[in-house]
Amino acid sequence: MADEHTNGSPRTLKTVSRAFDVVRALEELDGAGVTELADHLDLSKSVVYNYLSTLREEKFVVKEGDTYQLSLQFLLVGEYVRYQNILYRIGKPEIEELAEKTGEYAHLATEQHGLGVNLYKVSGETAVGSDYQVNKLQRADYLHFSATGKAILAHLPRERVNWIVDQYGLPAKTEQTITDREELFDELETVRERGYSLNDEEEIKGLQAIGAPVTNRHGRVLGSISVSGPVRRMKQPEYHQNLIESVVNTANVIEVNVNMEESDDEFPTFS
Amino acid sequence: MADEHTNGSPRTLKTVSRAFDVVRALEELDGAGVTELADHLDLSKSVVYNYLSTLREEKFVVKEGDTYQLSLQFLLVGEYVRYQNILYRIGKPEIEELAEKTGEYAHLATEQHGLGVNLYKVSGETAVGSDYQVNKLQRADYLHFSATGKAILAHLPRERVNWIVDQYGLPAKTEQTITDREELFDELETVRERGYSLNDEEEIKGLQAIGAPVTNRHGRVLGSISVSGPVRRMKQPEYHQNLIESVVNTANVIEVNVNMEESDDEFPTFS
DNA sequence: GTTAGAAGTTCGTGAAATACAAACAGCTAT
DNA sequence: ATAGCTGTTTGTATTTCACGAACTTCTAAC
Repeated sequence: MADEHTNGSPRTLKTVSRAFDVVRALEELDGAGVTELADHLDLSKSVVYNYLSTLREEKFVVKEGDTYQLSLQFLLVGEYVRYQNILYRIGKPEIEELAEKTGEYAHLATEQHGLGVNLYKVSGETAVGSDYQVNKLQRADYLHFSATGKAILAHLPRERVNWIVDQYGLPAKTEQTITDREELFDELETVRERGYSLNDEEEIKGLQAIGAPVTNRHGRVLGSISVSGPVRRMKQPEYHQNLIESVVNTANVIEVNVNMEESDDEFPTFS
Repeated sequence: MADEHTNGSPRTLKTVSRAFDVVRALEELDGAGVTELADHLDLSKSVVYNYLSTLREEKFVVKEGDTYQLSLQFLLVGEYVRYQNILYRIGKPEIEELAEKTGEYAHLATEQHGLGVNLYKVSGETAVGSDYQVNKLQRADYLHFSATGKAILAHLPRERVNWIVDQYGLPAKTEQTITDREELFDELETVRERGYSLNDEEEIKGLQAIGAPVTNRHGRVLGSISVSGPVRRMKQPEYHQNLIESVVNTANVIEVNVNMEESDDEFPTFS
């Protein structure tokens, strides 16, 4: 009855969306043939074949025998994107120093589309679990149960946090995970007041992390850093206090350097 | 006169190609606004707007104020693709060990679309140029002037090498770069015979590298590794010989492990 | 050695999605 | 206050895509 096909704004290109459906399907299936993809996506074989051929021409897909796979083109573009990120460029060496100094895992993260993305992570000498944490495949993850995530959330506008919670909810990873919206807002208030965030076994049992935000001159949060380790070590009062200082200090150093670079951009030097 | 619009096979989807034109433009321009992109791509503003909106909905583009940028989604997918690569999974720790043992830069590379892609690189203690080589942004690069590239080319079918040279030519980076097809084939023959490749200031003046291929059980080359350092150190006979041994040995270790994993796949274990 | 079946690929054609241009809205700077 | 930039919206013509059947190639079983 009602006018359905009014093609609301912004108009979205179905052909492009379907191309990315193919990309996501190739990721889910770890590569696939034409027929398998056609079944998975409820499209005809010939259509899938055309999408794959196009993606291949664009070098984002490779064909090995009769299976199609995503190509390393994604990595090349992805590393370009990461390199464009000033927080990564400035933060990477500082995070490495932080990991060396503390001996624990150190992380550098930012927010995108309401989820946390790790820009960089490095393992210190005494870090637990060998290289497991560093080598495992990274995905965008919820912000509410990590130290980096909470440091970011604490400095986003309240309405944005509400939007994120509406969008993704507050799923629990352990019994400690904050799953209540009001409780989360209280926690974020605490984070703002004391200047650092804590993840006390809220993501992984036995693992604690300390995080701090990096904001730019205008108060916008660019991302955050954290250090993580086993609870028994992290809870020792003196050790704990030292870590907090190291993390907050490193975040400040990054902040200062980022803001120096960014103000350069506002008064560009002419060549 | 002649039938132009016969839409040859495979049919390629123009809408998808244009979406990736937008992606490439965003990369070239380091982010841009609608009008700027429309000019750059010779499309109308409304069309570009629709592409950007779609890419944004798919989370591959983010909008900051009025500038659109590629998102870290590319990095997430890219790291997935890299992780899928068995050479990366097996080779990474071995390459780290190689860098530590030799003190030089160590690289892990593979081929895609006729170009070399670095899967991983790590700096040893005595490596020159601080972290410049490790931190600089990586692109797909020609195969004919790097140690990793020559190790790969040496083990590709001759017709494929010819196709690659037809496609990309043999551009020179230094006076030492091989720019003649026959000379290249002679060099590749030498590489095959002695089991390792050399890059003797063919890419960067003052830099030498030693490479070795990693092939699977069926003789197909999966990629290659290399170690690089300043000529004055690399040319010392004993040091040189030791490096060759280390590189070839590491390549063999990776090869064995890769082939063990791959043969597991052929006789899958049922759960 | 032949054949059934399942894979990838090609192609003609109707249906649907996109490209265009012009109008609109929002902002900045003069 | 307004001219001239942005980004955004919308109606419409037309290009392009989706479908399904036919074709090809390969494998495996009889």
